[in-house]
Order: sequence, then C-alpha cells, then structure tokens
Amino acid sequence: MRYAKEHKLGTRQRIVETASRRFREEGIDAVGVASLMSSAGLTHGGFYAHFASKEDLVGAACVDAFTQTIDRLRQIAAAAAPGAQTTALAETYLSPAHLEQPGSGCMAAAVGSEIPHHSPEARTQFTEQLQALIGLVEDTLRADGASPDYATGIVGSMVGTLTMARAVTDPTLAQTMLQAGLRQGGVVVGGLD
Amino acid sequence: MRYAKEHKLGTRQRIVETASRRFREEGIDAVGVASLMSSAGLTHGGFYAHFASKEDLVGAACVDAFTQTIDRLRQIAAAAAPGAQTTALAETYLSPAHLEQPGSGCMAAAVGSEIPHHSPEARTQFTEQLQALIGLVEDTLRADGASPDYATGIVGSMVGTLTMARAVTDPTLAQTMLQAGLRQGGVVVGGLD
DNA sequence: TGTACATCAGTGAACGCGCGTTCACTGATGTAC
DNA sequence: TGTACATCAGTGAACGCGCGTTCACTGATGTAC
Repeated sequence: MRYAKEHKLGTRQRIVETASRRFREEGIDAVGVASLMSSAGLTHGGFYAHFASKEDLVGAACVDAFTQTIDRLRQIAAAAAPGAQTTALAETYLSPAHLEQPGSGCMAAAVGSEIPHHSPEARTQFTEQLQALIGLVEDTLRADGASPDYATGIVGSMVGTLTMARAVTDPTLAQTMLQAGLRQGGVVVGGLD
Repeated sequence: MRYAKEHKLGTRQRIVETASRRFREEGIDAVGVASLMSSAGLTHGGFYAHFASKEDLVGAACVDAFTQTIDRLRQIAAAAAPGAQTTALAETYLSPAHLEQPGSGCMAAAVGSEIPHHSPEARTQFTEQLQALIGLVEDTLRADGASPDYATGIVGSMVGTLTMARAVTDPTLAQTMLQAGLRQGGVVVGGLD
C-alpha cells in the first residue's frame, strides 16, 4: 500500500455523503455524476474507481441517508419518557425543520416515488433501510407500552404526509398537513385527540 | 377555421392522456418529449403548438390524472353503504391492483417526491388536485358520520403507504404494508381494529 | 540521509446518446367562386 | 359540381447541452537501497 488504507475509503465516503445530501435535495435523476464529483472536490473521471455505476452509488447513498436518519430519531425517542417516545419521534419527523431541510432528512420522503425506477440492487438497499426505520418505530411503540403492529402504518403515514407537504405550493397548507399527520399517528398510539 | 374545432383539442387531449399515464408509470423525468409524442402517434416538433413547455404539460397531466382518480374513487365510495364509504375508498386505494398499475392510479403516489423539483405552475395544479382528493375523503367521512378532520391524515397515510409498497423489492412486504395502511385508516375512522 | 522507483488515486479529453426547444416546411383540410 | 386557394396541424432536421461511461495519463506518495 503506497497510500494509507483510509485515504481511498475516506474519499469514497465523501462522495457517498455528498450524493446522499444532493439526491435528497434535488432528486436522484437531477444530480449528474460530473456535478456530484465536483461538489465533492473531485473530477468526474475518478468516479468509477469507487463505484461500478451511478446505480451502485444510489444504493450506497440510501444506506448512508437512512443510517443518519435512524440514528438521529433513535436518540430523540430515547431522550423522551416511556409512553411519549413514539410521539417525540413523530413530532421530529413531521416538524417544519424536517419539511424545509430534505438534504439532511428522510430518504423515503425525499425520493420515495423515484425508487421504483431504479435498479433491483439499489431498491433492495432502500428496502432494508426502510425496514430498519420501521423496526425503530416498533421499538419505540414497545417502550411506550403500545403494539408494535402499528409501526408500518405510522411510517407510511409520516412518509406520505411529509412528501405531500413538500409537494404543495401553499406553506400554510403544508403546515396543516404536518399537524394532520401528527393527529393521525397520535390517534393510533394513544388516542390523544 | 379550416379544421373542425375539436380536432386540435382532441390531439392535445391525447397527448395529455399519454403523458398522464407514462409519467405515472415511468416518472416525469424519464419520459422525453420526443418519446411521448411518438407514443401519441405524432412527431416531436408539433409539441410546442399545444404546450408552452414540458412543464406546462406536467401541470395538465396532473389535472388529468387526479380527475380520473377522484371520479373513480367517488363512484366506489358512493356504491358503498353510509358508514362504509371511507373504508371502501381506502380498500380500493390500497388494493394490489392499484399497487401494480401506477399508470392508471394516483398521481400523488406515483410522482409525489418528484413534484417539489418542478415549476410553481405545475406544483400549483398538483396542489389544487390533491386538495380535491382530500375534499372527496372529507365527503365520504361525513357520509359515514365521522369527522372530516381526519381526511388529510388519511390521504397522507394512503399516499405514503402505496409509495413505500411500490418502492420495496419484496412483494410480501409490499402486501403487508397495504394491510397496515388499511388498519391505520380503519383505526381512525371507526376503531375497527 | 539521499535518490531512484513502483504504486495507484485522481485527471481530463473523448465516446455516443437523448434531452428540451426552434423553425422552415409540407400537405390535408374546408371554403369560395 | 369542379377547381383554385388560404389555413394551419403536423413534420423532421437542426441547435446546444449534459448525460453516464471509458481510458490513457499524471504526479504525489511511501518504500527500498
């Protein structure tokens, strides 16, 4: 090894993190390899020393983004009292901050409807990570003394609500949607309404 | 008028319907103007006699797709007994048939996460149609004797659930998600669980 | 310690291709005489 | 009724551009003597 082992892996990680952020902000199709490598401080030719294809990177970016999101939400939930963990998680997910900052937010809400048009490999990575997110909600529901069976429904509700709130042009309507999404989850978990 | 008035409008409508279907099946970015016009039995040069830009068509396709979906769901709901209308609507929305046929299904689930990257005009058309869909669910909730306040949450839940179910690679997982989405809506409306 | 060398991460020109858009035109149409 | 004509929906070549991918190369690196 002429170079330190960490060097190339570090560069690869930098590309993945840049892609993970830009894919969520701009959409996967809209971010070209050349533009992406430039964002990472490199030239486009080197891309294929790190990835077999752009699709290969899409899978890696899904893992990076979801890992980040799941870690963050797990910390939020753990900081809340048992009985209030799922609500704390949902309030973070359906917050105005998450609405406005897709680049550091949930991959499923940011690129969910693009995923069906990508490679089986990338979709499989996405699927595994989405299941991990559902698993986290199952954990918080158990900690809250509620049934983990609601986890998939709650994630579906959060992802759809955030996607819709970002799509609409009216900011007031977007906020109304986030509130409605919180009620939708709240009713299921504890009948808070 | 050398040609019958309906002739050009008919051609325009044919382009809109073709786009409406293909955008939902393949994604908006993946469908080029030339390929689209070819699908409609025309050559690409004529496109700009009907639309100012591709973005202009995106807006028209949103109106066409949502109108189709809302009409169909309204009929399904109207055919069900009062008290069971919202459930009938949700069962159709979260059916395996809808999962497998995005081209004739809900625009919000098919291209939801792409919409934020499109023109304000197209997003405004999308927003109006999404509100009309929520309005339909408000109507069925009222007919069922339930609160219309849940409509936005139910639509968010249905859109997110279908989007996720189409994204994942495991068909069994996809079906599980549809079931969980139905329970999520059912709990809110009538405590069926 | 100083120099020659092998390694390989990263460079940048080039590839064929499809994108959205423009525009001079063609030829089928319904009309006017 | 038959012919000449004006209209205009639709054609297809062309535009500049960015896409994903390939490849011969450069030059900084740590090593060996």
